[in-house]
Amino acid sequence: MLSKKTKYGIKALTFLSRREAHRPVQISEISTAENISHKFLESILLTLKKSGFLGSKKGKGGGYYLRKDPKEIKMTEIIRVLEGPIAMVPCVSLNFYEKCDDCPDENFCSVHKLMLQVRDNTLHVLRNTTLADLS
Amino acid sequence: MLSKKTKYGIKALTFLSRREAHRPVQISEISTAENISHKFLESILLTLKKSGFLGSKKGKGGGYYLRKDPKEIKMTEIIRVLEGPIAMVPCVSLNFYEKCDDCPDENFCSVHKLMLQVRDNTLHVLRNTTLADLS
DNA sequence: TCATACTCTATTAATCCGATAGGGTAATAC
DNA sequence: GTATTACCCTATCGGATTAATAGAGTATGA
Repeated sequence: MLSKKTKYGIKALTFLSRREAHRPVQISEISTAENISHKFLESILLTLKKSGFLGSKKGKGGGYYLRKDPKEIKMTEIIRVLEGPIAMVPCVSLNFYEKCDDCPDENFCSVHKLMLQVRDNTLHVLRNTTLADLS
Repeated sequence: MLSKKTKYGIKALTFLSRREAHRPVQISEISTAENISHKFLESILLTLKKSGFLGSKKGKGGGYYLRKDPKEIKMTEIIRVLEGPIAMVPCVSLNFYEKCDDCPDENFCSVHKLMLQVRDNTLHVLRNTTLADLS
């Protein structure tokens, strides 16, 4: 299940991508338009800023703006920052790999085999979809 | 993230599918072989029984056994029973649909658009994989 | 210099997950 | 029959995570 954090993050990024580039948009405007708690969105945008997707400008007339071309932002990047692993099981995760406690050998694990396929298909979608495709 | 319930359930079903059909296997044997808590597995097998995947036999020499041919059991069915929705967002779920609180119109929601594609790809895998494929 | 808006830390309520405990009941072998 | 085996059911619990809130601090620009 996708967390609201990720959900809101994608919505906010989409919102920004429809705006004039590098023109700051206030948190309040986004939170009102997309029905997101102001404070919660605040923390999400902060994360996205630290990850390099967004820039910010303080003071009057300030706000957040996209730092990259929406065409250059793959959904995999966004989701990994906000949600964490894309795989449904740590043992098939590319960026967040972890061995299972049970399971002596992954090569003979039915769950591993299945989730590997699911991951590949999900990755295929997320890698080939950019923020621009969702606008 | 896949719950342990589902993970264990799939492992147990795979274990049973490798055994002679209709020959009861004790919970203890499965839990030992697959490193699963006995009691927890018990509740999972009970669910699978109520859903029609498994049959059980009480008393000495009893246990659980598969009621269907592994080739006839699609992964979608198993996961829907143990995990619930396959979709990552309720608004794109086929069997567990729910409207989002925010989001006035799904057709203009970027998250909806993206997760619809993810769901389609995931479903494709899970529908075309049977228990027999994982044995 | 004041208002604005970002930045950061801490706390909270609610929910879910994995696991455990213990007793009850039905069926089978002997 | 009766003891054993193993299914069946309910209740509970700690811990983790999530979504949200509160409040104070800081930088910026008009």
